[in-house]
Amino acid sequence: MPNYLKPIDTLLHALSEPARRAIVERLATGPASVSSLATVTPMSLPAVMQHLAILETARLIETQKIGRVRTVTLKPGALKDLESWAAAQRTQWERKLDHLAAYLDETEITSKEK
Amino acid sequence: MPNYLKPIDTLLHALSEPARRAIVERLATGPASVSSLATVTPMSLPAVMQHLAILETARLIETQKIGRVRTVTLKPGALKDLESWAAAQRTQWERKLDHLAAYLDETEITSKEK
DNA sequence: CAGATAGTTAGGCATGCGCTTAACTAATAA
DNA sequence: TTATTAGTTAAGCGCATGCCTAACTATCTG
Repeated sequence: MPNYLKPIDTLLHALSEPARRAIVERLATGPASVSSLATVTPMSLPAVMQHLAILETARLIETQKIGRVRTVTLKPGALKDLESWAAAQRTQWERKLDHLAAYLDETEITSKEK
Repeated sequence: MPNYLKPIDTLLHALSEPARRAIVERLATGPASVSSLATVTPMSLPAVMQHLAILETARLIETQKIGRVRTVTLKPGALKDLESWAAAQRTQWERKLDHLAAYLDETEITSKEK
């Protein structure tokens, strides 16, 4: 897990933690303060802050401090990036499958290994 | 990271590791043997096997052993699940944003907190 | 058969990660 | 001003994770 270079690395790392995913799912229903997020999960407030820092570097959230309360907001762009990555892998695979099927249709050979 | 209950947990955990993501991206181009996957990454073969075990429990891959070579295949269904989860969070958020915009249009108030 | 090839299992090491408590700052309320 | 509320920073603990080497099994090849 060291030195994350690409955005998709930080993104997936951020979302791999159940606690952080819970925060994201909560934020999908609307913005929230740091302490209100802490009451949702059975975690101390500093733990929540550490998760927020990771979510922020992954560009999944944005925070803004007004007075003494920091409001956390979801940024849907990162989720879109995740969808794009998954779709890219999947479509590439499915295109491959189509070609393979066409090839097998042509040749009628079922046990063909390179 | 303990006791993963839901599929999305195992899925995101599996994909959070750069090495495993590299394997998935390689498999998107077509099936591969275990040892051929090991030559792609600067890793020992046992390490690759451990990653494959995790990818398999996350239903991201399928393996089949013929003779002494085990062929690893990508299963696009899990990727589809990932897309669905991300899309669900994103659309929920965007729907919320639309409502908020409509509300602000109506009331012309910009600093309104619950 | 002997040797090479492909994979598997076991054990152990080092580092990273999530979490906690404690101490501190800054803003609001009484 | 004092007390409370909201957040921040620092330090440290324990466990999980990723990786390795070594030893072993099973399949092919000459």
